[in-house]
Amino acid sequence: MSYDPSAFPPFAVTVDLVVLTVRRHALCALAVRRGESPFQGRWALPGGFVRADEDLAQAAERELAEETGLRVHDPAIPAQDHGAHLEQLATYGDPKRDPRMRVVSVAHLALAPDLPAPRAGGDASNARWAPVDELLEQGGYGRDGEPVAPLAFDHAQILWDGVERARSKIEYSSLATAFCPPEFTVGELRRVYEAVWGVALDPRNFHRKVTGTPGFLVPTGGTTTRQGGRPAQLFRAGGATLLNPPMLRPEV
Amino acid sequence: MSYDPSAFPPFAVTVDLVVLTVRRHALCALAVRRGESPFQGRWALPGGFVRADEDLAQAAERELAEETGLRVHDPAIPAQDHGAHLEQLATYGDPKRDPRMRVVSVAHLALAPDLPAPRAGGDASNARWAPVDELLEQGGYGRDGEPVAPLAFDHAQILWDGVERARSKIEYSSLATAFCPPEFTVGELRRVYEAVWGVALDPRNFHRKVTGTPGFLVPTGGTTTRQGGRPAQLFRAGGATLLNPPMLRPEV
DNA sequence: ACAATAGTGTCTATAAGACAGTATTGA
DNA sequence: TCAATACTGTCTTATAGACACTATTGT
Repeated sequence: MSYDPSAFPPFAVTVDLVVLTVRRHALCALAVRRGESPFQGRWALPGGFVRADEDLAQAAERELAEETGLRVHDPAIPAQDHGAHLEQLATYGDPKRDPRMRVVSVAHLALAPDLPAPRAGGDASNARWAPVDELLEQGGYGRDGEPVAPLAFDHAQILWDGVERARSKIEYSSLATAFCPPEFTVGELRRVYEAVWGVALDPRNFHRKVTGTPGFLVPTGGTTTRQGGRPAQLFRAGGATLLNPPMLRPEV
Repeated sequence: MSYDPSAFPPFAVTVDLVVLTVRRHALCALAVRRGESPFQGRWALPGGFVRADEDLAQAAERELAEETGLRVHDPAIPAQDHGAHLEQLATYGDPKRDPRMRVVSVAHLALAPDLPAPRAGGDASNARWAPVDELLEQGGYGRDGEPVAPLAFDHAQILWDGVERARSKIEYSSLATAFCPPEFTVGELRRVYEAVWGVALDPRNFHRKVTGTPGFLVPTGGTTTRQGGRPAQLFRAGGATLLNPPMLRPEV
């Protein structure tokens, strides 16, 4: 463990982002089309180099803002609207993961409410929300008939790891509310769980669970009828971040 | 997100190791004494540079073997003795975390059974197992009367994160067996949980829980009396890696 | 005998799964 | 009217927590 600063191999360090949202009952991730070689024209996760004077979290926040306009939700500001959740996911450093040079990517996971439309430097055709099932498929055709190619680099692996992280973390935390707008109904929150886990949940038991867990949901007093049917109470996310006992994920 | 390989800031990439074990009913971590500036003479986590042609996991395995002689347990070889568990923990990249240059450290977490004695390049005085409480204390004196200085760099943060990861992971996985020798008793496994969590567990309910979870423990047929009292059955770790329902950690 | 640890059994409280039934809207 | 969603309540089952009791060793 000699620590000689004059003799170390130089690396490039990037941050890549797994930005997840729930649209039309499906778990979707933000993908951008690569304009250059390698993997030119293929879809990839958004990301970029960490700057020389920048912390890893700062770099991830900057990339997230550049790609989506989202600011990161600060838990110290509970009333803040439309903040995304951002956390470090894992680091990928296979020597051959980028054919050009040695790149270590510190992947981050962001959870966002359903957003108007993606923007990638102003060019909408080069960024989209795609169902994660579609992005993780090996070949075939997407819902719009466009042929599906695997994601660039090791981004399929990174996306898979991010999805798994999100799937397990909503079990024991209140993170699922990060997919919801500031005010939401129990039914909307349930549809988030159903989309992320890909299962159907009993609406009555779900209602009992989330309303019975202290600090999870706070009623705002308002109601909404945007789902059709009987008007539903609106809630905000409460202060509790940990769910104990957890929300149980049904067997597959 | 321009991806120009000719213009990226160069980083050094290291792996640092949080190696945990349970000795004398206390959760301990491997610490090495720094021989050079900065933080000369202070305790630090073992680690070193990632080589140019090396994957991150390979680098962590190499460092672990260099510091402890431990090989990583391969789940594909269930009969393998004294294998440690190794997983990536998190990556630390504050621009000022190393005063000499920009270093990004990919921390890894290793869980090991109680080992004979640490070795650091053959020099035993420069490596030791220390209770994590002692390493995380701010000043004061350790159990041997030696004055305690904070760990070098941001290693206190890294150690804390590793301990938290271990504490939560033994709740829902069979990872606690990584702290045990190949054959162990229910009581020994319970003392691992007690040391890692810092709580007392009811021996009877613990026994019911671990023996009643299918695939967690496999009896070997042997018995031992090394704890004193009535001879106890010996077990190996079963194939199950996930504990469902989890082992519940008592409130503090 | 006694201390120490191993192991079994029993009662209770909590919470999840299944599902009946009522309430309030829009079409 | 009916379909759709929201909500309340009830019964059963699984499991954790507390703790009485027996079993088998060393001193």
